[in-house]
Amino acid sequence: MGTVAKALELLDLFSRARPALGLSEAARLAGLNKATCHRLLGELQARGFVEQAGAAREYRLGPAVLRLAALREAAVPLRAMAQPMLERLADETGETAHLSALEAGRLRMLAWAYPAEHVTRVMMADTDTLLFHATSSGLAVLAYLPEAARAAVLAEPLPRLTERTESDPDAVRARLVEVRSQGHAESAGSFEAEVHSLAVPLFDTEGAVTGALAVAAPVMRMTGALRGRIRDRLIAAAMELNDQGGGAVPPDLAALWRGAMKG
Amino acid sequence: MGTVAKALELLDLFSRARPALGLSEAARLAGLNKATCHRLLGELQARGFVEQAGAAREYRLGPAVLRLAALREAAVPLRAMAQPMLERLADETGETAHLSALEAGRLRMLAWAYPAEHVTRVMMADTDTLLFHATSSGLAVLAYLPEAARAAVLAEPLPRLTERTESDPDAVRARLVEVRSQGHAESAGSFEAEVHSLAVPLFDTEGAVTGALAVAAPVMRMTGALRGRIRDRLIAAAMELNDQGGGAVPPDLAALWRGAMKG
DNA sequence: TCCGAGTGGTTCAGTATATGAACCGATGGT
DNA sequence: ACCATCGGTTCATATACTGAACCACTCGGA
Repeated sequence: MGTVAKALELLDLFSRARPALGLSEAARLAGLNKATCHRLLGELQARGFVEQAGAAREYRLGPAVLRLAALREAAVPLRAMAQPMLERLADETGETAHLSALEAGRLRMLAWAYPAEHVTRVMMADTDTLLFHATSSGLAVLAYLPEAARAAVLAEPLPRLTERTESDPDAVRARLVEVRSQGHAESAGSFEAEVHSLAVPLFDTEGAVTGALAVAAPVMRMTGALRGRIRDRLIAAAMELNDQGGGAVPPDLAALWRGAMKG
Repeated sequence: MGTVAKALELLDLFSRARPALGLSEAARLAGLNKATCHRLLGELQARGFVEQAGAAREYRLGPAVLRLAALREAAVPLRAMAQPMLERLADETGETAHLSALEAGRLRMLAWAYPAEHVTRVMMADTDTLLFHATSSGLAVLAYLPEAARAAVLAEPLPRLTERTESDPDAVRARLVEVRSQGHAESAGSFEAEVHSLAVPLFDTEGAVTGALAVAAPVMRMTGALRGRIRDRLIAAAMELNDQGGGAVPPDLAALWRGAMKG
């Protein structure tokens, strides 16, 4: 593995649950020698990507990431556009709405909004990476990925997270055909046992999938009526988002969506 | 220089003015061999720090920086706290307010807010790095930096940006004594000829300077009354920000500020 | 139509650069 | 007093990085 990849992997160790970590801890988690880890962290620190805080000299993410994120938002304002839309989706459906983006072959949580309505709701803050085969967002993305990328994903082992998780690649492929014919993806209890969710894919200007928009509800609340409302709102939001953000929806999917909105 | 440093430097090539760049262009700007640059960008891409967009295969910042920025904000909510405060400052003073943070030995723009009031105002969007000797924010930070770091900054050449820029290290040191005795820094026309600004330093939980809060006005609008109002609002905002964010203001400075607020 | 000057991207020998075991001194618990 | 941590450093070893030269392609003249 390249040195740069190791350094960047170090940045991936941080999470909401673990906002700061010590040198030895980082080395252990990343599987690096302590000296190597120290040098890498040093280089990251020199550029402001991490900083050392407190008496324990723990490392945490630095201000450089904020600056870069602001630049990314200036170049590709997906997040800024999506946040109000997520709030609206959460409001209209009464369930948790979230946005994920394809990042280095993984599907990762980018933003989310909770409904005011219910006391119980699906929480998103602790979810980092969404598995392709076990989530509606993952299926939505996977269905519209180029075959090569799809094959790469399905070549990996597909862990069974719950007893309802589909772990056979061919069965997943069958689900993808379904997704493409419906224009949206659905998954019930395959990621978390009590969660039922619907998702639609998002595209960039070249028509490549970039992520997914989804709404997740507790299984026990997911009635037929709610399913329909979520699907409609989701498609409307995705059309708007793809439109505003210059996303090029594949013609057949666009046709499906238009049909769904009329019916 | 380490490989990682080179890769991170590559990320610094992006700016609002240059949101995307080609391979050759990046190599040229970073002073790297094209092959090396390609490999580094490849590693950054594999982790989602950059992505290739469009038919021209230009590179731009990727979604990974958004995720990391969200984590940084969760750990150190400086920006979230500061933004509303900046808006208020801009509103109360009628001038541009901005926040900068110390990052790898440089002082960089993090956030800003414009006043609704005036048609002419100081623009911040294109300013990236603030020079220590030529800006009020820089002086405010420099005054409270540990001597070693301060010496390092003053050992570098101090470019004269305007005819009012102080480029003699000793003269700058004299200004810093002034800053420390006043509790805020001021600079008129030393960064941009038509800009007059005031700034106060911000601190972390260990009492180390982390950045500055500043208000900048066109020189021709900066009357004595406005100066006084800006200074008061700035100090009030800094006290609040340091307080909320757990920043430990050095005792003598805290005393100065309290005195200024009473008088 | 051909040419030259740009692209983005790849190869591979040579060497600069990263690596990791062993080592500090400090701290904290038993 | 001991042991097990911690963050950080050293230096001989060898691995992973470098860069000149090379593709194939596109574009705008001449």
